[in-house]
Amino acid sequence: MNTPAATGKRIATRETILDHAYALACHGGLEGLSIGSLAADVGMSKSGVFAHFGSREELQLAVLDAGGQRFMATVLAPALKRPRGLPRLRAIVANWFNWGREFQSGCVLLSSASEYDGRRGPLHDRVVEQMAGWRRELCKAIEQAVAEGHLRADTDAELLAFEIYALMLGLHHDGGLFGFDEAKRHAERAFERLWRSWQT
Amino acid sequence: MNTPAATGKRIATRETILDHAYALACHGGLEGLSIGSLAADVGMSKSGVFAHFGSREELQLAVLDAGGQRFMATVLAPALKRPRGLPRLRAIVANWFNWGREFQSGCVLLSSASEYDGRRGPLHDRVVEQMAGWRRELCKAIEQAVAEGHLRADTDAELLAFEIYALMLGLHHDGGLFGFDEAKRHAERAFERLWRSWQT
DNA sequence: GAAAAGAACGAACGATCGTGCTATTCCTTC
DNA sequence: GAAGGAATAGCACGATCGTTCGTTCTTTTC
Repeated sequence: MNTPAATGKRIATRETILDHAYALACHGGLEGLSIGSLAADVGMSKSGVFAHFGSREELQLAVLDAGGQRFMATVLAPALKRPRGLPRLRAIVANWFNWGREFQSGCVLLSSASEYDGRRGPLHDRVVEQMAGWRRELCKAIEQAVAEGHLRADTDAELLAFEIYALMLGLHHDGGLFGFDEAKRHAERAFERLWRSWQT
Repeated sequence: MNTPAATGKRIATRETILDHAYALACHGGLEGLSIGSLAADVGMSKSGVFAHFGSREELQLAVLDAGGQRFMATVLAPALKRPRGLPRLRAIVANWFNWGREFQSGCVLLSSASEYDGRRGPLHDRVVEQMAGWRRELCKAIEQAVAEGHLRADTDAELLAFEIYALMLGLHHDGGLFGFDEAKRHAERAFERLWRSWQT
């Protein structure tokens, strides 16, 4: 093996640490994540945790990646089993709703977007990269729906993607502040109106 | 006077401090605001700044209030001079756009919404209070537009307020990550579609 | 079983955090 | 100009921050 340290142990504990780090970051954001509290949460020493990442920033990047991975696995992957077009698009949104309910206390990806949108550095770049990637996936699903004839031929994919994203932001925002159920009701009705406005 | 300390000096420096604190919080959020860096920014000692508020939390609350006040003065107040109904509603949105451009680096009110939506305490309560208040103002303007006959009689004010708010969230989000101009183009077109969908 | 490698610990570093205290400076009022 | 009170500075505190370093414990390899 070219990676002699791939005994599994290191990777396993790293995964455990990331699990806890992800959960903590859901509440306090990536900026609120401290190595000390993380170590206490995992049940390890600060230096033990630290050694796995080399720096706090590297830890934050790892958490960000883990978040993106989970998001894709939860929201996008199951939807790819649905037929292309509007069904898949609706499945994406439905999964996204569930993602929102599960992480009512806060989504790392969204909170990091507002944490790093005004700064520079690796974290900012990673966030932008991630968000742009997700937006591209959304656009792709939309364009397929147009190709399938489910949406109007003159549909502006980027614009619809923006509108979808905005509604999800509204869901998270209102869900966190005013309660998820009421927010969900609003968002669901808004989505129905949105589909109708773009449908053939 | 029942407030003997109303010489003006205290109030003036407090206002100066709040100016700087507000600017700092726009970048780093309310959680990232520290008394030490704030004091250095203002050109005062830590204890000098501290004495004006008594605690960090009190300072954060003051910044939050200042933000809300400025938002209302920038976005709502000028729009109240426009005739009720759709013109006023559009003016609100237009002013909101300008608010977004001015604070491209981040809006205290929005960032604090995602910072405190999952926690408890006075800051959370204040944020919810503020957001609920603004939503109520939005609803009022919408209901007036319905009463004026500018919007459909069966308009759901809360739902439309949610949709408006979501689009503004999208504008801030995309503006911060991908550049304000492109985000503005998307948001403007989305708003036109939104007005049309509710118009009589 | 000895030796080498890997993983986690424990203590300490300098810095910064929020928050008290006690001086000192500034301003107002007589 | 003196007196008194308000406003700010200075200093110190305990805690926590990210990080470094040397040691110890565990696992693999021969």
